[in-house]
Amino acid sequence: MAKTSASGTLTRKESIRQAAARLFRAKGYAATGMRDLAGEVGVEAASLYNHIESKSELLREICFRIAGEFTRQLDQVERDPSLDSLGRLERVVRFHVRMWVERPDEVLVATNENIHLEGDWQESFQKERRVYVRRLEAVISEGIREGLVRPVEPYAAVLTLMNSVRGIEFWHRTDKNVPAERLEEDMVELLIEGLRDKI
Amino acid sequence: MAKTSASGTLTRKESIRQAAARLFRAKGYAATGMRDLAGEVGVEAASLYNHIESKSELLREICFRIAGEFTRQLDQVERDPSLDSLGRLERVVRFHVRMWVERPDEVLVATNENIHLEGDWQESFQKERRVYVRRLEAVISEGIREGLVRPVEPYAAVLTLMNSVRGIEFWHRTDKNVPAERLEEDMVELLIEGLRDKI
DNA sequence: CCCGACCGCTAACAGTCGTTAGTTTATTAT
DNA sequence: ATAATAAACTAACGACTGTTAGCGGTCGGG
Repeated sequence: MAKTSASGTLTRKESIRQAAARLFRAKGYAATGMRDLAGEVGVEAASLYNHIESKSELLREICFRIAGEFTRQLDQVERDPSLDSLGRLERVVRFHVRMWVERPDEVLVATNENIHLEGDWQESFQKERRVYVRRLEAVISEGIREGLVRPVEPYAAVLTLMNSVRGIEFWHRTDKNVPAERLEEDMVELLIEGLRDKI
Repeated sequence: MAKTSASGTLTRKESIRQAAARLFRAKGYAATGMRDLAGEVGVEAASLYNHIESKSELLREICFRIAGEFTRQLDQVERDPSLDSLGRLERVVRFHVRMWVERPDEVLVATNENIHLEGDWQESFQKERRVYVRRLEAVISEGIREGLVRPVEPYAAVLTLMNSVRGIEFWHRTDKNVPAERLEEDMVELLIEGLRDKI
């Protein structure tokens, strides 16, 4: 049988990962049973083990794949010489919004369920997150030095930036009246220009 | 024995609730066992049932107590005639920051673990949240009409306001270098005035 | 045409879950 | 001091957990 099945269809393992992300998001990692997951895939629980090693492997793969994508994107933005620090921050915010809009299952699992990673994996995940935060702090500090960014505690600004987009979770659950593009534009505008209307 | 034990000490039930909030936050509701909780309280698991009805009752009480406090505070802010809409929003943001700073366990459980509320309780919790969002949207719409608030989609603004403070969770976990007051001032300033430094 | 790999199945494991029953200890009021 | 009550304990329940063993069928490649 073809291993990686080109064109459209996914590997069996990849479709299991997707179902896992959906369930981990909806019910939480600990409350999701292998029998639930199997049902979603259309198979018996034991059959999953022909494709995966364990439940925790699924969580690990979801978390680290997402972490890697955020890190890689920050690499790009940091290197781009056409951007000033405020432009870099805007790009980062837009990337966060798009990830939350387009891939809510994986992003939410990586954000909320990483506490269930086992021992060393949890440590290394949180370390990767801390490094990401530090790098963003550096961008903000540079912006402050240049007079482009309001002089606030960089750490406070990073926390605000990274978390403000988490509301998109609720947008997915209820109101899609507001289109994704409007959401992105408004969130970027709010974070960069603020709530107050400057005449 | 005194039922409500005045002065300083807590009811047994209240101390169980506190331990539950701490554990539910740290390990998640589903991954927290009654034996874990009992150990934290210093008692056998079965003994807990002399004070509580069930595990789910604990979650319910934590979630609805917090929801009630947010709702009550919004009542107050809405009624205060000395505030314009931007002032109301500032007060709301400050309240959110303080709740996340001072009572992280309960607030985080109410925010993250409410999906484990049973049936009707979950519905009514999420309904209360939606009502809260609508009322905040109304404040923002009014601010836009008056020209005080930047004309954005009110829903997008509410999501941003309510979620930006969630970063405080990580502040608790790692860096207390930045003092709480600075965190509050900077988050308020960022949300109201924006990242961009206006000369 | 058959071999082996892939992948589904059933059955079962050891452990943990929330919770109940029944009993004993500690504390308080009379 | 004694009766009453609150709250701890031990033991156990049935259900459910992630995972393994082993069997059977269904393919593509030789």
